[in-house]
Amino acid sequence: MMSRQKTGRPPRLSSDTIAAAAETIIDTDGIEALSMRRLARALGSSPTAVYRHVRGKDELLLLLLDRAARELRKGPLPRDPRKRIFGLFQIVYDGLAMRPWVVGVLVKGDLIAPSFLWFIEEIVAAFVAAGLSPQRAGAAYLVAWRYTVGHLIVRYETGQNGAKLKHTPGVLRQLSSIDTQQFPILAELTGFWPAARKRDTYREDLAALIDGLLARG
Amino acid sequence: MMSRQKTGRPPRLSSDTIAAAAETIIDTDGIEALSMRRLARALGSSPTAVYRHVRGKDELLLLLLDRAARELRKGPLPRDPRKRIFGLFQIVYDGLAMRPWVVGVLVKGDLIAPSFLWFIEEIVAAFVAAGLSPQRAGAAYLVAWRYTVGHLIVRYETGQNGAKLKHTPGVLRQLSSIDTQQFPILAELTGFWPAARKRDTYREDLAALIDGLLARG
DNA sequence: ACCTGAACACCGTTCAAGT
DNA sequence: ACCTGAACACCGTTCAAGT
Repeated sequence: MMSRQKTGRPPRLSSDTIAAAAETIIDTDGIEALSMRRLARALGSSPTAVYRHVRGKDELLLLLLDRAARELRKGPLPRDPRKRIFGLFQIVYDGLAMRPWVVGVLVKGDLIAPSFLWFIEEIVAAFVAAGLSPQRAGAAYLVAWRYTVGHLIVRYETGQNGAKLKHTPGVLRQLSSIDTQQFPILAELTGFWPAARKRDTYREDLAALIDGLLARG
Repeated sequence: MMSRQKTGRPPRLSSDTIAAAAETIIDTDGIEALSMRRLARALGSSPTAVYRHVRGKDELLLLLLDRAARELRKGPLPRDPRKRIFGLFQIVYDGLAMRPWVVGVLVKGDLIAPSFLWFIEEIVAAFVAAGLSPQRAGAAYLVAWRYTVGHLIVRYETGQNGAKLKHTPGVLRQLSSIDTQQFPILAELTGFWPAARKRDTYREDLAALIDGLLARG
């Protein structure tokens, strides 16, 4: 048998180099700056060459999602179910807070990186260990996940990464510059909103949610 | 004094007709189909004419946000603080569930339609009436709002309106078609996830969250 | 005063052709 | 086998010119 000869042009691009280039674009200028054409420019190739390695922008994003999921590493976790739940969500929250654009991809099309499955399994198991039925535990996981998504998205969009709006019509105002005359309760909270935006209350608010979920049994 | 004469061409477009046309595009083909050029086509005008009435796409979206906010109408509400909180969030949830794209606009740039302020005031007041300090009440409102955002976004994106992904790389799978061999707890929940997606659990899950928040005091 | 046309600087994607 | 060029059907936005 003859040894297999390599034929044709040697590849210059690979899905790994493509994904890496995409990640530096995202890290530099945000997810909205990632385009197939700009990616190609960064790789020094034609836009169309990228399509040999990735079927489209969709697939590229999911590839990036999978790479992000692989970086979530499970450290040592508390044995106590309640504390374990917090620890698990904290891992995901911290991982996603670093790459908040992932949330947008993750949320589409009920897709799941298998790299995420151990997390769901562990969470649901911890809820069961805390006394919920499997069904209730699954439901509890979904609620907490939705809360996490909401927190990450609001945090991302109102943060410095958030898309700034250039034109705001006269009808709309910033929450900070509101006429609180007719709103007695909100008037007492001037200065509270900017402060609330600074502190990250994910963990303590998650505690309230989880305790509510465990209490309903 | 001479009576003011109208001068120049009579306007054919107005921000009202523009907003209305934009809304029918969104209702027909979704928010991602809304472009200045398509809007102009629908109005029978040149793309550039729209810019006489609206400073850009940003401003158009915020205009639509304000129009949506105006449609949220406060009906009669329970006097009991806890029930009142549920009622208020239900109004917002129902209103936004009909126009889920609003969430994306709302979440950007901590903007607030004054038409939304009565809602925030009422919510915070109800939390205070339920025994929280104004600060705690403000924080509680923020958590519940984030939960609502998460619920609406996940619901929108995984619903039939959700952007379908054409290409999925081999590494990724649908949650429904998972090898549950190595995940004993998840294996027990086959069939649970699709069912969970069908039922809208917003209200009952909000109850768990609110009770958790009230319990922490 | 209001609207148009042409132009600039972009998109994602396909397909025939080149090396 | 891999990559390029040209092309198609789009974007948001600006600015000089027309009615």
